[in-house]
Order: sequence, then C-alpha cells, then structure tokens
Amino acid sequence: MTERKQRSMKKYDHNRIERKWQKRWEKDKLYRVKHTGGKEKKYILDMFPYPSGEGIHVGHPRGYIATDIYSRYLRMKGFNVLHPMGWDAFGLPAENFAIKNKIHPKTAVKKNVGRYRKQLSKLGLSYDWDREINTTDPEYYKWTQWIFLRIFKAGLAYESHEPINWCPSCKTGLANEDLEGGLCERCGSEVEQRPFRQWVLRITDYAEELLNDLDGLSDWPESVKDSQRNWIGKSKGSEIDFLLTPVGERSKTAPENNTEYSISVFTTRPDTLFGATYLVVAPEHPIIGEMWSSIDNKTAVRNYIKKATKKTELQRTTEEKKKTGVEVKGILAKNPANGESIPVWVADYVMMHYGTGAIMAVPAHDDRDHAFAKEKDLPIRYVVFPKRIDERNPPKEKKRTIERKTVHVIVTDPDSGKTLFLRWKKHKWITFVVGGVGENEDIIEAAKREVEEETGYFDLGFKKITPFYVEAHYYAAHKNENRKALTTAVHLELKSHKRKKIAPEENEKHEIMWGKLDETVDLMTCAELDIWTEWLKKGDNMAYTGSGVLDNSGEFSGMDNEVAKRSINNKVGGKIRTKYKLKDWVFSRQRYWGEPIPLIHCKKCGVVPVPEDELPIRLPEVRSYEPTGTGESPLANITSWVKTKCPKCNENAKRETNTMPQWAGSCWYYLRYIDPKNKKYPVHPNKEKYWMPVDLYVGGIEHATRHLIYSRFWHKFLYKEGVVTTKEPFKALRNQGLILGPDGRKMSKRWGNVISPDKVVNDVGADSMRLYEMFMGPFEGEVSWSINGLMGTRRFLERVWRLPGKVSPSQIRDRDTESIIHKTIKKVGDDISSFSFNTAVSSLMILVKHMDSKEKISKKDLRDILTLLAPFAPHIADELWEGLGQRTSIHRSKWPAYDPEKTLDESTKVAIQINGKKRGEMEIARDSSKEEAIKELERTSVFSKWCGNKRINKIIYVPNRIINIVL
RNA sequence: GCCCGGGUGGCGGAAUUGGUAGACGCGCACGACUCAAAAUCGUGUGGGGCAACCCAUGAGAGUUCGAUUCUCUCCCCGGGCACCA
Repeated sequence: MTERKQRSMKKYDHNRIERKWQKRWEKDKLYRVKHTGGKEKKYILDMFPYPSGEGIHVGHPRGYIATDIYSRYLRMKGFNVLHPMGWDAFGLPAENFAIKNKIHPKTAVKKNVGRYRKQLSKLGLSYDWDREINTTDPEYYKWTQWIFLRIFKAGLAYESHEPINWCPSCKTGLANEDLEGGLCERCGSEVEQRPFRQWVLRITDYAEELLNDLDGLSDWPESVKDSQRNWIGKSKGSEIDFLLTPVGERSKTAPENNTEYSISVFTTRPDTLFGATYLVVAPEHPIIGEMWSSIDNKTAVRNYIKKATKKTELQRTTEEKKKTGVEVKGILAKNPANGESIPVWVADYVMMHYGTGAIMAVPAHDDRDHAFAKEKDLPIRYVVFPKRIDERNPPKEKKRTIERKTVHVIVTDPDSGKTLFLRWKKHKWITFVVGGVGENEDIIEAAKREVEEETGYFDLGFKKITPFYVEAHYYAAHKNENRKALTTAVHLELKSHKRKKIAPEENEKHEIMWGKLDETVDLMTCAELDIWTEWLKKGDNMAYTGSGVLDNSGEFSGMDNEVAKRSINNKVGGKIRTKYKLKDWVFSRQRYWGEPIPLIHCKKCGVVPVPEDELPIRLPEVRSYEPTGTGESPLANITSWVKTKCPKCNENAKRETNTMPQWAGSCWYYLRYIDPKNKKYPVHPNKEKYWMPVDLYVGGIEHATRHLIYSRFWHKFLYKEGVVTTKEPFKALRNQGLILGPDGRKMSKRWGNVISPDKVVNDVGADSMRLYEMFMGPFEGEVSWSINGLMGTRRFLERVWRLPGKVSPSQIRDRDTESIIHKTIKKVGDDISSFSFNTAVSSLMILVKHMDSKEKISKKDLRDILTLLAPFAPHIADELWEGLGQRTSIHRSKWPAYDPEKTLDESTKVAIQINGKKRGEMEIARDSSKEEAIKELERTSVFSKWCGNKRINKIIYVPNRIINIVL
C-alpha cells in the first residue's frame, strides 16, 4: 500500500487534525493582515462579545463562523481581508458578576476573556489576533476618553438635573434605550424617575442625519432600519399658541390674579383645529403652577397631579388604558381659529416629555382624545370628512356637479346575522338600500322611508348613525351630470319580517338579497364601503383619523385637509416644528466599572476638561467598588483619586466621578482594530482611509436600536471632526438568528438545555460543528439544535475523508463530473456572497456524493473539492490538501474559477404541460428552438394521448424548462 | 392599536424570483454486511388510489396557458414600537 492510501484508511481523528492545524496556522501567522497597497481591501467585522462568566454556548459563534467563511472566501478571491476580534468588557454585567463572586472586576474580566479566547480559538476562526482589543485596557479607553473630550468640547455633552430613569437595584441612572417596557433591561426592576445629576450627550442634534442616512444603507436589513426610524420617531407638525384666561369665581373676587397666559400645543393635525373642543396639559406642566391662584378646584387638581406623578412611567402607559383626568376649573382656553372658549383639563395621557406637554384635543379625529371625550362626556365635533371617488363610475369633465344629501341604510336581521342588500337588475350592482334625503327631512326617517319603499320592510328599529358624512363623487349617467353626494350611513335592525307591498317600478329596478356582510363586501359597488365597514366594526365610537375635506371650519370649509394644514397654521401664527421621540443620551453611570469621565469640577472655572496629554484617566485600584445608591459613583469615596488640581487655575478641584455606560467602548472599537497600537492617534488617518468603511458587519438583532445608533452617532461626530472619512461606519449588516436548545427553547441554564461548543468540538470536531451551524437553516432564522443533524454533517466529512482513497493519477474528468464541479464552484461562491450558507453546504454534499459514486477520481477533482470546502471546514481541508502533496496551506490557495459554459448540461429534461398541468417530460438538446421542441414533443406518447385529435390553440415554450400545450 | 417579518412533508428547510413544488439533511421503512446489535453502505419516502389519475405550499377569491412566487380579503405565528399628539 502507498503511504497515501494508508493515511486515507486511517480514522478521521478530528482532535488530532484540528490541534495540528491550529498550531501550524498560528506558527505561520497565516491570518495576520497588513495595510498593503495593491490589493483591494475588505473589512469583515463581528460584533465583539461581552465575555460573561458563563462562557459561550453553540449559539454565540454562529455569526463568527459565517464571517470566518466569508473572510476565508474573500482571501482566496485575492482580497486583503481585515478580520479582527476583541472584547467589550466594561459595564454592569462584569461588575455584577465580580460583586457576586467577590473578585475584582479586572480579575474577572481577565479570566472570562481567557476562557472566551480559548473557546473561540478551538473553532478555527481566522482572526488576526495581533489586533485584539479590550475596552477595559487603559491603552484603549484612553481613546474612548479622548473622543468624549472632543464631544464635550464641541458642546455636545451637558450636565442635567432632570429626572432620569433610575434602577434601584443596579443603583445607577439608565438611558432610555436601556429599558425594556419600563423595566431595567439588566435586572428587570421597575425603573424610577429620579433627579440625579447626569452627563447627557446631544444625540438629538444628529437625529435628522441618523434618520436620513438610513436611506443610503442599501445593504442593511429593512427591519433594522425600520426600528431605527421608529426609535428616532420623527414627526412634523405645528406649535400653536392658545390663550388661557382666568374666568372662575376667584378671578371675580381677586381681579389682580387676572393675568392671561399663553400655552403652546404641538399637533401634527393643525387642519383639525376647528374641531378642538378642549385642551389637555400633562400633570407636570408648569402652567398649572403659574395659574394656580386662578384655579377654582385646587384640591381636585392637586390630588390628581399627585396621584399621576406618583405612578411610574410603566403604570402610566401600560397599567390601564382607561383615561383619567380632571378639569381645571376657573380657566378657559381660547381656540385661536374660531375664538371659541374651551375647557382645560389635566390628564396623564399627555406626556410632559413629548412635544410641549400640552395638546389641543380633537376627539373627532384622534383616537385617544376620542376615548377621553367619551369618558368625560366632552363634545365631539367633526371637521374632516372622508372623500371618495367612485372608481367604476368617476365624474366626467365639463359636466355640471349637483350636490345631494343621501343615506345608505344597513339593515341587519338579528336572527340570522345577515344584512339586507339590493341586487340591481340593469347594472348588476349590489348595494345597500340607498336613497336621497329631502331638504328638511330627518336622516333616520329618510332611511326608514327608503327601506320601506324599496323593500317593503317597515318594522325597523334604529341602531346607530354615522357621526359624519362621506363626500362621494360619481357620474350619474341617467341625468348626464356629476354628483357630489354627502352620504350618511344608518344602521337599522329588523324587528319583524313583515313586509308591505312595494311599487312595481321598484321591483323592476332591483331585487332583495340577504347575505353575510363580509362575504358580500367583495361584490359591492360602493365607494364609501371601507368607511362603513370600519364604522360597523368600531360602533359609533369612531374617530376619523384619515384624510379628507374640511367642513365646519369657517373659511377653510371645502379645503383639502393636507392643504389646510398649512393654511390654518398660517392663519393662527403657528410655528412649523419637527419633533423626535429620540431623547438625548444619558451617558453617566453611578458605577465603578466603566471609563472615568475625564472632566474636572473647579469652584472657580466650572467644568474643565482634562488635558489630552493626561489621558488616560485610569480607574483607581480599589477594594470596595460596590454602588452607593446615593446617586454618586463609588469613585466619589476615593478622596485621593478625586482630589486634583484644576488644569486652568491650578486651584484644588475634584474629578468627575461618574463613569461612562457600557456602550461607550463599542461606539468606536471598529476603528481601533485598524491601528490597535497607535500611541498618537485613535487610528492613523492613512490606515483609516484604506480600511474604512466596514464592508460587512455581523451580529445579533438586539443591537438594532442601541449599539447601532450610538456608534453611528459617534461616527458621524468623528466625521465632522475629521477623524474618519466616511459618513457611515458599516456598509452592510447581517443579523444571525438564535440557535435554540434541542427542546425548542432559548438556551439557558434555567432549562438545562445549553449546548457547549467545547463538548461538540471534542466529540465531532470544529469542522463538523461549523458545517452544521451553517447547514441547519437560513442564517437569519431561528433554529433548534439537533444532535442528529450534527451527525449528518459529521458523516458528510467522513465521506470527504474517504475520497483520497479513490484518487487515481491517470484519471481524467468525465463530462458530468466536469459539469457538476463547475456548477458547484459557481453555486458555493454565489451562496457565500449572499449569506446562503445552508444551500452552499447542500451543493457541496451533492458534489461529494457524486464523486463518491465514482470508482476513481482525479487529483484535480479532489483539489477543487477541498478548495471549495476549505472556508467551511478549514482543518480537514488542509489535512487532506497536505495529503495530496501540497506544500503550502490550502488557505493560501486561489478560489477556483468556473467556466459558465461548463455549468450547463448537454440535454435537459423539459416538462410537458397540457393546459398548465404537468403530464410528462421529455429529454431534448439544451437550448433547443421552439420548432425543434415541438418536433420532439409530437413524438412523445404524452402528446398522442392528450392531444391526439384535439385542436391545439397555442404552444408556450420556455427553453430548457417547460412546453405547454393549450387545447 | 401601528410598523416590519413569516406560514411549504413527520422535522430543519430548497425552489434559478411567474415555468417540472418538496433540492440537501434529519427521521422513518426496507435491504446488504453481522451469530447478533451498533456503526456503515444501498434503496425508498408529501397524501389518497390496484391503476389511469386525483388532492396538496395557512384559508378564500382574482390575474395568467401556467401562481409557493403577483393582487385583494381573512386567519394564525414571530419580532419591534406603543397614550409620541
């Protein structure tokens, strides 16, 4: 036996092979990358992990495996690939872990990082470990502080004493983004609003840019961009001033209190101003205090405000949707549009932190105002009316338009649940009972009259009537004129089936039809139908929030509501404003384990930045670092550290003792990988220019609105500062899906379903695991771990392992092998590029199975197969590659080229369809013409069977796919 | 409530974007090897029917010679936001 044959007969010992190659790659520095000219660059980045105490489970490296395959592929395609890894280790989890285990966070992080690195390196990931970074390393956070100073100097960091989200358990302030449904995202505690001193970053200054530039990110998942848009929450509207006048008993007795105030409200619907029937202010609104002396019902107002402000944000938004509020008696507001006096209410459905903290309530056109008005029995006035154009019967130009009042009657039968329709004989229409309303006629009476006239039913009970009309436009052919119908709908109920005789001419026009509403809707001719169905569903509790035509709005009546937005705003002197849901970023934490904020508080000079050459401001070594809960960081107790001199006046001063949030370090780490050891710059400009932007960024979807907004924000700032040359940091983004436990649940200690990669690697090898994780399903989807599935990819590699035994030097490629190899080269390359790893693996399996079915294969065949496999299963590929006598690693070889001609077969199977149904197939030459195909077709038995003596209408031929005979 | 995704065999999933539905893997069944089992290899595998055929991509309609793919209505699942004026 030859040496090679002996080898191939050996068992596939993954442990030996993987250890061997990991060592060799490290020794050869195979994955080190340099900033070299000539080659085109690619920057492939993973979201770096937060090394927790638990180590990783098999779900974590899913993304790392994908980027590794992608990077290896690109290297083989001749790109210069930057593919680094590092650690995000500041922040609460590490600190809480340290407190719990009574060790110093620094020690804990060191230990956890060591464990993570070991676990990851066993997977054969091709990182350039010379570029490893750690956010807790002073050499790294020096530059985090440096960037903060730039932000501070640019006026984008400010101190705030406003109440912020405070987690009583973590004992620190939190940003809005750190909450999950009003709870602390880390520990689940209910968050309180506490007025502690905080540092806040003006991310809202960048709201517009952060929003607009999303449009340019064409290679980001739409869902992530949507979340960010939603989070930024831009809305355009007007700020309109209302005059508040004291009118109550008190103002009569004490006229010195008769001061008028003006209050500004924010609305996106200035077109509905004439429908504003009351005004609502948030419980925290300062106007209450300012006008306190004019208020008649002080006790009620005080009590309400007390109760409302005591509720947490969570209670206010989720506890009960039922709206509460109290009228502020003694004060009236003046509607600037019509001069009408309207009441003022205080209610907690209005939030102080959005808009102006006060709204004009338009119950007719806003769902929330509507609910409140119903609750408190406040007037509802409709001012925007839906407009519909009958598409089947549109108005004609140059015809006169006649306005009519009409009614649509929806009659239901409570016994059968069916609805009454008319089927029109001449036009084949189906409608409700419809008819005109006389000049002075009551609409409900008109409705009853029409039903009786047209159908004979007269024993009718009134259910409800639409509180608004629909303006419908159509052409009335019989009168040769256009109609503008102001239509109201009335809902009547049948009390009995008794009918009167109806006039014969009515009988000629249409017949009665009872049907289920939702089944009949599709057949109906009715321009107003969508409104009526919504109204029937919601009952008369309906605010109309859509567009339409104004009425009851003075000189604006008849105007389109979109046009009216501007006109009414101008009339009342409103200011066009843009509002965002995004809030400024609460950037300080009252905890130990974070980057110290490099500022100094001087009694004389105020807040003074630490001079750049004094960076980094190191975290002091301490024994006790537990949070204080007083709103002060534990650093405040370390007097030796706090005490310093003011850099400006050299007087005694104090250091800022708050630290930065966990997200700070990850805002710019992708820049540091490019130039990790630079002492002069965060990143050298030349290197930044070469490597940025990141070409592909892969990580979990959970970072959609935090890390990815924060880092875009910092990046945009650094762009303005001239530190970076791109407006956006990440060109393409992919999110890996979760890997669930074998039981279909999220992997967690609690369920005991955590699969450790260490064990998998030990049992079946990293190559099998890598292959399996890519094969198990689409990259972005959720999938359960399956041992059997894993064994399937292991069996596949064992099949590959046996292939060298079939290599025969004299063998040349046969035609179908040639074709399948070229097909696979194309497919695997395309699939890696599009992140369709599951189908890439599948095509490799098909190829290997094909080769395995052959008696002998050529050396070149095997070399090609191994090259295609190399990015997925790098260890076994290099081992077999070496076995073929190759001296340099397979990972330095080139990705094979394919010949498009050779990916095609000589003949193809074409399906024969009769009237679109498959009835058989035939094999014909590839790219046969229609004539050739038909000639072949006529010879088939399928043809004679189905088309023997029938007339053929048409033959549709799709080359290489189908031929369809239409009889 | 609003905004995104999704619904395909027993399971994970394919399907050249309107052209032979179910690739590949798991599972299952049968067979080979074995004293036997495991492992391995091979064959089969959407459902119904002896068969010709019929039925099948959440449900219903529509467009089309032809629909998993396009359009409308509805149902269900997952995710994000949520009294944001």
